[in-house]
Amino acid sequence: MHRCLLGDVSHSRSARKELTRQALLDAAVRLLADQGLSSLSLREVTRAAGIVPAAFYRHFADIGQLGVALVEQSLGGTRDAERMVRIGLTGSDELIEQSMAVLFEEVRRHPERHRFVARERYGGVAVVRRAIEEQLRRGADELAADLVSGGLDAAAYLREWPAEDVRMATTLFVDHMWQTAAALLDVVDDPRAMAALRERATRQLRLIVAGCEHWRG
Amino acid sequence: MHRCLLGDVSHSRSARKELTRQALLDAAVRLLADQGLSSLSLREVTRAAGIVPAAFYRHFADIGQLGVALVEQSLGGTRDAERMVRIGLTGSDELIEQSMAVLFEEVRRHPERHRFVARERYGGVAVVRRAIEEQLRRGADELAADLVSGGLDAAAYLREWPAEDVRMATTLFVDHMWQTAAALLDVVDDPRAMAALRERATRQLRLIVAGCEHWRG
DNA sequence: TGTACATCAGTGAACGCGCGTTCACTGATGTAC
DNA sequence: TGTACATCAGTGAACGCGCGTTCACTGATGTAC
Repeated sequence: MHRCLLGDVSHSRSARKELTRQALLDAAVRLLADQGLSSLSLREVTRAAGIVPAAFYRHFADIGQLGVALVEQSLGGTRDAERMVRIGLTGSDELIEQSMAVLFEEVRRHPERHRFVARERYGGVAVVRRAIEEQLRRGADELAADLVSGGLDAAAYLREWPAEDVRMATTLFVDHMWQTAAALLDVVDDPRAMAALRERATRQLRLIVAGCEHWRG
Repeated sequence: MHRCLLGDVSHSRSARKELTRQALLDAAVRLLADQGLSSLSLREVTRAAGIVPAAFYRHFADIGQLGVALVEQSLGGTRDAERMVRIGLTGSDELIEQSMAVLFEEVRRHPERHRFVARERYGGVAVVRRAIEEQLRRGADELAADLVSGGLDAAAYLREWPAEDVRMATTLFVDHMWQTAAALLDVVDDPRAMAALRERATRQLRLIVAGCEHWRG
């Protein structure tokens, strides 16, 4: 008998395969709330997703490949949202406020995804670690491109900087954002602690921007 | 027959117990080079340490408690070294250079320990995560105390700052140091990449200090 | 100092359990004619 | 359109294995007298 996960038989075979794949990713991210990827078992994931262990191999070669797919889904979305919010900004305080707002909103919407990323950034699965670094690098690159080529007047001085210095600064900015996301996960259910973290993290970004404005080679 | 790990029978019972304990910690840190604490098995550790699985319980209640001991050994040492090197410094460039030098030296001497800490900072074992945060908080507190009360002339202006702002800045500084340590682990066997990372991380610290010097509430 | 007893780090066997992977299979969906 | 065959997502049973924990034990070290 064919088992249909959503009780809907109107999908094509490939569409139903995609549903199962997403069910595996959703089950995994839920289970990863309280454990690392390298201690997540294939059987656990398939059990939570409602399929038989052997069926896992129709979707991923192993748990590591599932992790890579999870990284792309998790960081890709936030990276895009950060990029969107930068369109049309002109002041650096605006940049800081809006970037922080997007970060907090994304973490609020998908705390499990960000917990997973924070954990695996230096975690035990090399292929996942590399996928995360790649996404962070792209985030810093996009920020650099938007600041240098975009319409953010307050960052016009960056156009005079050597490319390496721009990367140095945007990497510090982006790293700090992710550090904040990671710290945020420990306080998501304490509004006062969240507000304090946001205030401090915002001031730290301002400190970084102030450093940029007074930077001498 | 009594099994003596180091072939030396001249120690007291408690001294030999301590040797076995350290052998467990050393074995664990070695095995943790390529896996997270939550997937490290008790049997694996005791096998590597040369004792029988059941003997583990003479030293730790479970793998989590071993992890906490490892955190204290790993971060305690580096924290002390950072504190020592700050004695007698007067300039902020000196502070940055010396702190970075200590960090790189500590990571060079004990890469496995720092890999473990980077991994478990947001890892799956809550009790270990808490032990790490405690050590980092102490690091930021000590830096704040040394800057405000110590003889570092270039940081004299910090005495005028509200305590919360000082913590904001020292936390950013210390977090960036540990972020650098974590990034360093991926390039320890590539001298060119290490030099590039050190150069960039140093400039990032200078950016942070420049931000402090021009900070307006 | 010598003796009798207590302590306790480490032993070795046993247990039940969940794991990853393999395999031949089923039967609904897809396709060629 | 109908029919015959191919595809392939998911099944269910089986395998050997390493795991954490328990237990009664051994015998060297420590201690009280």
